[in-house]
Amino acid sequence: MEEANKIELEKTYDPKKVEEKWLEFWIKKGYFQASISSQRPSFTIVIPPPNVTGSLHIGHALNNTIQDILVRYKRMKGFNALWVPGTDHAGIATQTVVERELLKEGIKREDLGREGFIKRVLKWKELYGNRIIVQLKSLGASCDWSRERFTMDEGLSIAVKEAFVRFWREGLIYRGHYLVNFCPRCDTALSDLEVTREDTKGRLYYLRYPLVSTDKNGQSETSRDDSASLHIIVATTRPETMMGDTAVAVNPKDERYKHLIGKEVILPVVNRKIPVIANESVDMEMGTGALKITPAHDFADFEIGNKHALPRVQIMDFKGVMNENAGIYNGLDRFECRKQIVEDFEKEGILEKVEDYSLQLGKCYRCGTVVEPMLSLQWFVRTKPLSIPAIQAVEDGRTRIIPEGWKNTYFEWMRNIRDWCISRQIWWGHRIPAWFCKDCEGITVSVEEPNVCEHCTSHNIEQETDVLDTWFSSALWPFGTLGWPRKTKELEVFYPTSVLVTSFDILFFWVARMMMMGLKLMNDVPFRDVYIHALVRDEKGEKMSKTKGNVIDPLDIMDEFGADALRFSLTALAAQGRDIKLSLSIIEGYRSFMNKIWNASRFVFMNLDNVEATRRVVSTGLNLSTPDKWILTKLNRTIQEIENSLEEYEFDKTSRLIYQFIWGDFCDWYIELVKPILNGDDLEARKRTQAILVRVLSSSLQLLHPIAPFITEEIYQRLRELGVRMSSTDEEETESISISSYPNFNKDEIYEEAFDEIEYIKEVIVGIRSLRAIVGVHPSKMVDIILLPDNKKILEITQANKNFIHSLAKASIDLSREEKPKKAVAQVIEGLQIFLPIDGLVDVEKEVERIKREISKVVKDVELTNRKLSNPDFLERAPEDVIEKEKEKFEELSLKKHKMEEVLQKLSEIG
RNA sequence: GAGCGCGUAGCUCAGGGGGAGAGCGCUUGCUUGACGCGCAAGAGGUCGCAGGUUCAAAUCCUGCCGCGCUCACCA
Repeated sequence: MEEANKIELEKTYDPKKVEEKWLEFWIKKGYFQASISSQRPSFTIVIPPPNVTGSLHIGHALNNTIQDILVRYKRMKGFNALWVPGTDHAGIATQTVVERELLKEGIKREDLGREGFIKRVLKWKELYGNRIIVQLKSLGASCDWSRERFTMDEGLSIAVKEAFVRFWREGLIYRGHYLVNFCPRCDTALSDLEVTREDTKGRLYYLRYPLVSTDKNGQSETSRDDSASLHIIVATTRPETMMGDTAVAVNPKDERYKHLIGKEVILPVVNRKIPVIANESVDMEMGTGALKITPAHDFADFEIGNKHALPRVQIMDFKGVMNENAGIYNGLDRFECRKQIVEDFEKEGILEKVEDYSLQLGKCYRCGTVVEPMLSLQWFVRTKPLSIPAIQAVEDGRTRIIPEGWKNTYFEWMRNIRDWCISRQIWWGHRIPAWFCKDCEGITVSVEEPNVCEHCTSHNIEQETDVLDTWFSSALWPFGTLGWPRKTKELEVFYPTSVLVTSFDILFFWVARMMMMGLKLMNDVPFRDVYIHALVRDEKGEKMSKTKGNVIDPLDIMDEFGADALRFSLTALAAQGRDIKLSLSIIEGYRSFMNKIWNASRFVFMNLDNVEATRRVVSTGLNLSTPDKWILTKLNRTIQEIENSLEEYEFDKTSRLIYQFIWGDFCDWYIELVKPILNGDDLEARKRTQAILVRVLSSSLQLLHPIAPFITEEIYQRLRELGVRMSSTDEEETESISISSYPNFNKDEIYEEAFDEIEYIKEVIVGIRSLRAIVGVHPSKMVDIILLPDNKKILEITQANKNFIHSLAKASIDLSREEKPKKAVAQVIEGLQIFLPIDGLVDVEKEVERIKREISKVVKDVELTNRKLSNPDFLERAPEDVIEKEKEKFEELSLKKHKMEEVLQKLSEIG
């Protein structure tokens, strides 16, 4: 007896014992650091930077699992793989969080002043900003942590300034007085994208604006007459804005109002005369067909106001409080004002009626406050010229969007793009590099802080207090992180990046803007592919949210089930174009899979009695058995399919393939087939089998590694202890599975014949097991089975694999009979009848039922096939091979039907 | 209003013009020398509905129904 190996695996896999260890190992060894001097092709991903304030949620887990799969796969494939990690300063979000924190101490940010507040935020970031990075690491993310970046770090700050300055000089950035979305709670302007529309129940108020009646002398007087012809009724959802009305617009084609165009109405409350104007855009069907125009507080009205040169009257301040232009309502909050005004108007007879109305209300996407369109001086990016190359790049495929369906969404948005308001009235962020001159009012824009105004050389200059939209800096991420605007080796080697992995909800916010910025500033697309993955929802398909209490916290999951189980679950569900409904039971299921792999390995370890036998894991030169050939064929086919699926971003398919191979092929069949050999006396055969076991196990681990890095590393390291090395000859490359080379498809390991043979034997075994179950034989009891093959070939195959049938079906096989036994239950498969003789113990009636059911199924198929074959059109038009196949099918099924009927006949005789 | 996606086994989902698939759940049997987070054998489906194209439709086309999402200044 040879020396028993000393490495034994525990009975159950415990992720807690291994994950942290390998994490540290990988990072310490620097396996994930990319090289700028490598000759190998590069593969680059930049992480969608999570908010520094953030904590890992399930969406991050999915997003980063997918990126990690790609990076680990490419790294193993020999690419110079770089995954750049980092975080985003998340202006409004972070400021809000810190402000809330301060408020607990009774401090407002104004109390600290700008500098003091920024210091406070930085302190906060130091304390909590690293949290999500630690969490990403624990997920197993194989980022190059030595290159971690932050959107507010020095390099990226320079990038932001540089981009701003260039855009300004080219006229791509301008400053102007426009109507913008303003959040009174966050106290800042927002871009269009930062406003979400929500279905809200509101009311439609009908207001009566008296006409100014003009007498023959041309003098006007106010009419208080209630008769219909003397006023216009306008409908509005926002009566409190009426003080800002500067016109009433009607459609010029509208017969009801035609005669009033050019006349004036008197605006209640403020008693201002405003004109009735004609505008095509007014919908006659809508409301009363007369539209109050409030250019300073409504986007559509702003447009109309411009066309007709109407004055803009602002009636509230940036906090949403009514100002002096609101007359008696001065000082009231906008919603209180609405209440009050409705009450007052009702009394005064100005309010004609009120209707329930549902509308899409714009709300701040950060805090949910109703957004107020406000007239203010802001900075904008002129997006049209930037969008054109960004559209072209996707049109001509320089950047691919996967799944393709999102292309349309991208185009749709890009083609209708509007200028981007980039200034924010907050403190936390990149301060706009523009200085105003107090003497000449000129603007100096510069990367370096200027001493003088570039227009009049005055020293009396002051920097803009606004900061930039966080997405402005995020848009520079793919090249800013690689050193831009410096001309770095990194940019040369790693730009354009290979793929961006993200979810569709930031397609416009981020992806589109990176495209525009990358093409403008780098003169090339920021990434070759954009892979858009699903949203993770709860098991009912609802969005996870803290308020609903249906969140699945990835940290809890990793703690309970291990990072690998979580990663595998997300991967298995990551089908393109479909949301992920995640539940605990799914994760439990894949935890079982991890345990299965563990135990398959445990089995292998237990059956390696000699290190020599396992040192080399190559299979060439061995006198392979049929099952060996079968599993190698299956392995190679799986390798090929996995590779395809990964290249196509079909991650669900990848995980299914691995799952099926490891569990369905390797564990359920190969290991079982091979057990007698391992327990047998044939030393050569045993050694050979051990080699194949190790070979298939290690390849499986490698295939699985990108999805489940921890368990695969753990088992791999244990194999190493035994002296097993992965196929690479380079000792360094075998230190860790994460840098070993990914299995390659090898056509020399495809054995068609052996493969088909085992597939057939599997059917025989299942057939026998089925008979055993029917008769109710105890699993441990051996049965006698009679096989009647149709032809010599089947006879040979069954004969050659008799011992496998014997061990897997617990059956002694008799192949020498020439006729059917008298009393037996039977199974018919292609080319073979399987009999299990009985002593009348079986429930004949039940068995007759079963056979009948099966016959009727076959009959149905036979008829269907026959119908096809007797259809002249089919024979004429269907392709040759289809007809051929159909004929074979017909033969086979007819034969089966015939045999089954015979079986039935025999059974009836017993009965 | 425009656009997109999805309706396949009880549940979650693959598949995608020529013999309906997986996992979970369910039923039955198992202290099988890797694993009960397991093994084996089963039951379970007019592939949303109606038309059309085709020799052939779960699969392609059209319409409808249901669910979801995105975009849009409709008072």
